[in-house]
Amino acid sequence: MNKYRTHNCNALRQKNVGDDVLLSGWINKKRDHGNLLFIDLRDNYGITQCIIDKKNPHFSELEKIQLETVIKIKGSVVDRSLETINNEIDTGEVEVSINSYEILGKCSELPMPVFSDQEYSEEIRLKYRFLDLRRKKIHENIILRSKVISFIRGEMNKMGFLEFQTPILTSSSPEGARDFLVPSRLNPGKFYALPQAPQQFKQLIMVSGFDKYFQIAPCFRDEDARADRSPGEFYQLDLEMSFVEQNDIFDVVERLLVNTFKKFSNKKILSEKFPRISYSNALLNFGSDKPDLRNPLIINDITEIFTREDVSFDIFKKLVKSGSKVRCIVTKNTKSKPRSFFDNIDKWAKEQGASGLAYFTLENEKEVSAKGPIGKFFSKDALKEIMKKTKAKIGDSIFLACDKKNNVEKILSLARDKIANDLHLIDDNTFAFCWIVDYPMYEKDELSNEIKFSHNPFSMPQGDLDQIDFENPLDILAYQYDIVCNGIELSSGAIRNHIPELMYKLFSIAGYNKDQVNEKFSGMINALSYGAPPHGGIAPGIDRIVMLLANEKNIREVTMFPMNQNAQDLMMKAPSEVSDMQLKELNLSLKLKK
RNA sequence: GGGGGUGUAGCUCAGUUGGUUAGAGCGAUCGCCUGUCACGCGAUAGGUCGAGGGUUCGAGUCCCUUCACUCCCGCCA
Repeated sequence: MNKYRTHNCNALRQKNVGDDVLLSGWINKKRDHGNLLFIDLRDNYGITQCIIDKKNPHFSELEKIQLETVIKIKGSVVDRSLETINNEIDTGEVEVSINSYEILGKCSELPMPVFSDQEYSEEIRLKYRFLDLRRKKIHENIILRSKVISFIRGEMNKMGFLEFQTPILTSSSPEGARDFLVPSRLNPGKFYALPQAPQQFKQLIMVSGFDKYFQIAPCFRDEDARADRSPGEFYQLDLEMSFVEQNDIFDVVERLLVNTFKKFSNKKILSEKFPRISYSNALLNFGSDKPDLRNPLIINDITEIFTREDVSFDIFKKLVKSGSKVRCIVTKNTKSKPRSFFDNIDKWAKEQGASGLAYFTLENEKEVSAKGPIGKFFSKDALKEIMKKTKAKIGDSIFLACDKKNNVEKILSLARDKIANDLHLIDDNTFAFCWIVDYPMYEKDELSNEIKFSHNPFSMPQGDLDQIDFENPLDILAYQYDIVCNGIELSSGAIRNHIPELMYKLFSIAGYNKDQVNEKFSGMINALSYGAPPHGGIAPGIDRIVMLLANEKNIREVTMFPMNQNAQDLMMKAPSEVSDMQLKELNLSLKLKK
């Protein structure tokens, strides 16, 4: 016992009745009856109702005290009569009759209410984050985050992983996201970069012989924000293992994620053995490499249909001739949906920048016919062929898009979500994990037409290393994999390329000569030539895991002190200008754009 | 860099077809109230309608510009 409290605000029960107690906390709410005053005292653990009446000399002072003031209460625990028991709070069977009190921390007029179910603008929440964090929901989210991280540490330790820290000030690397740069005072004109991930370090840890490493690692990327992407910084469970194949990594991560999600959520896990979907199939069937597998809708390619004589939909036929694809989504048993259902989706697609979504519904007039604006363009045989290809039945509707491969994937991926939401096809009470595997090593930049790494340049290409066809780099697949859950990319990893000669070769295809590789990736390429073990790893995003577990749609709801969309910390006023002296020491001068 | 949404009291919002003095709830201040738990009742204060420009007899409302926040595209090995 200390001078502030004998119990926290969630401790008192009926067995404490008669005890003299000290409680300290925030005034959550007051209910003033004039001659009788209720004070809900709140701390991290809960709420205790305290009561004082007019006979007490402190009554009129407490009546006037501001909400969210921190006070210490001295009093005795009393029983509540049966009708006044509050089952909503753990301490609801008792209350504390106040004898005296002391103000520990005064509170000015509040810019936002703390005890309220109202939503507030992010601007005010972030500016007064210390108040916002007192509120129940987000307070619990942050506690959940702490518990999840602690649990993951325990699981990793149990599996024999060692936790290491890696440098925060490191070197800028040419691949990947934009770096945050830190000027060096001792090395004029040179810059550190904050790590986008401890990628090279964790590989060096493997080369150093530590076998299994993990870290709850801060990662810094200077890219624009999204709802599920903090600007600036985020955390990964970074892990790496030596002498492993892809399946070894999969086993570890599936076990870890299933254990974590089972412990912290009651939602069901669709498949504890995560299904594996190749990158190319993901793009074909879901239009995206982060498919939401709770959504039963599948995309089918029916480009061939539009080369038939008995199909007269000329707009699509012309586009197909010039290389466009036609793909479609079948919705089951939607023939009695009103016209507005279909038109809304078409209208929505146009708002998304597509040329719209054509549609028709299969009916059984004279065997089969198509109803809808474009139904008349299809012969009976063509419809039968479509039904065969898409497994569509009479009564189903078909939404079609025709465009270049990339565009048709993009719009149908969005349409898949949109239509499933409209039809309420997504079970919100489920986590659907999957692996996306077999990523291509390279892709072609659409603008410059240059070959570049499509994912991680340190990934190991698949297949017999002697047989790799370097002449057709776009056909090379990598041991590169992502985990997706409910349409959110949770992590990305790879079996690494630990063979320097192969590394030079692969980099040369992406336009880096040997000297450039030596220069830009010196730490690692050098290390690989001194006996590197085969190794691989992955890095699940901590923030996104907690976001899913907390059932939040926005990553800031599980981040204690996030920045806003413009990468500003409204509370700390970061970023900020610095003094001329500081700039001078760093040999920097500013040339601001007007 | 581009597109959508939002911006009215400290907070959350309403504000009709352009028309008198811009409203409500919460919060604040003052008063009444001894069993509430979103206590109740009464009163008072609180507004550059994000900013600037325009149209109009008249603009919170219509038009243009701009700023802020947010969602999305680009970007994110």
